[in-house]
Amino acid sequence: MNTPTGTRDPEITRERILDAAHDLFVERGFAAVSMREIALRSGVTKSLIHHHFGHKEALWERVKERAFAAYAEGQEAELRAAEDPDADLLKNAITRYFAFLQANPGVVRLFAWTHLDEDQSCGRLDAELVRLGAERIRQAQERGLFRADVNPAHVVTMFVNGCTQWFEARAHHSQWPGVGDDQAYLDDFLKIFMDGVLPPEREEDA
Amino acid sequence: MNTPTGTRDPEITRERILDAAHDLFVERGFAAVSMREIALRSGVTKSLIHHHFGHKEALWERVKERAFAAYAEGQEAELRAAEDPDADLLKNAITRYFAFLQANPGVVRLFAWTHLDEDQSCGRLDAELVRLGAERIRQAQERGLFRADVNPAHVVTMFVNGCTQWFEARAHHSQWPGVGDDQAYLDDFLKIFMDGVLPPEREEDA
DNA sequence: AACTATATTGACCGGTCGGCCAGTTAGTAA
DNA sequence: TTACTAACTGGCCGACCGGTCAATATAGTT
Repeated sequence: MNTPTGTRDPEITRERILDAAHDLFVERGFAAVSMREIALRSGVTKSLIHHHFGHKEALWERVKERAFAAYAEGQEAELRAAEDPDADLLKNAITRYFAFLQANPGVVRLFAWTHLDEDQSCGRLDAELVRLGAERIRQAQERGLFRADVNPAHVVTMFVNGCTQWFEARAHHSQWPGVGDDQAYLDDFLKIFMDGVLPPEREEDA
Repeated sequence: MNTPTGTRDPEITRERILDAAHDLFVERGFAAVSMREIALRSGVTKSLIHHHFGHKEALWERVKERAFAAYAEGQEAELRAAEDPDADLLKNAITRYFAFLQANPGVVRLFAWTHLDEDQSCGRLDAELVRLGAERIRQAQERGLFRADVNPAHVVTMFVNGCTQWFEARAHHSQWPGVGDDQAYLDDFLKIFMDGVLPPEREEDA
């Protein structure tokens, strides 16, 4: 850290500041990070950060905005790549989402900080994602591939919650007896979840 | 707030301080709360807090310790009250846990702050709870009531995660299209989860 | 070469932070 | 009464906080 840009390009400078701020905020949260630390890490002066972003709060907003935009963009690309909703597609979507969170622990922490702020800015960006995912589920329901008595949006929410909280509370349930590693949990999660969304075989209907 | 104890009972004073610190820490997190605020809210001097608890960090630890102990104690009482593990018992356990988190949003936030700290102290207290719950699941598996091809500890983890994250990310998915209220989510969660843990009807085994 | 716009700096501001400490008050036991 | 202990107070400390501002440096324009 603290490698001055040399260049006088404001775009590059802003990116350097955002990168440093991102890392620090994700690691320790908004309140525990000082502008001086961000300045030091990004190799610019504190005053320059104020020049480019104004207040500390505004910088935090920009950091979140950028991170969530990148997140939503990447997830949407993955989602659109897939076609023809069926059970395997859902299974793959969950597996990929789980792997994404596994590879990007910063995203999980950013969500957690944002939720504690009761900040709703992240929900606006992926609302379209959820809408699209729920639509796919609904199509599968119409074809009789999934049970029709559940809200498609809840199916999406349920698997997102299951994946997110696994990584968010990792330090917590790593202390629980019998809990396995990422892969073992994902396997069991998929067994229960995927069988749970199948249509009931033939018990009663009314 | 700021009603001086009058009494000179250190036990009462400590409780007052812990109560005030609890509320503030849960609401805004460790870094964003000052000793002065805690002093004001609890009606004692800042110096007195240092006298009783030492550093700010030590106070935070005590707050968490006390809250998690109360949590674990309450949950264990609920768990031990129930007998004879079967599907309805699990369903009731989930419903009660969900209702508990709904009624105690502070617990959810406390868990979230603790996870972000990567603090493992909360996991030690409820490890016994999870062990007990997993044991019940295992018994149900042996009786053929639940599928036997999943780790019982994962069954517990999965429903805890599903409930916790629902409340933690409430502000987030309240912005998602089609997502319903607490009861609607719980209903769908139970449908999928409870059917998912049943033994597979008769498809293939090997 | 002069001018302009802005990126960038360093010094500085009032305020708040966590923590310390000398002193006061009030119970308690000899 | 006296002596001791611990609860409790108010004032102070140096460090650090976010933010401002006047001055400087540099790239681009005329």
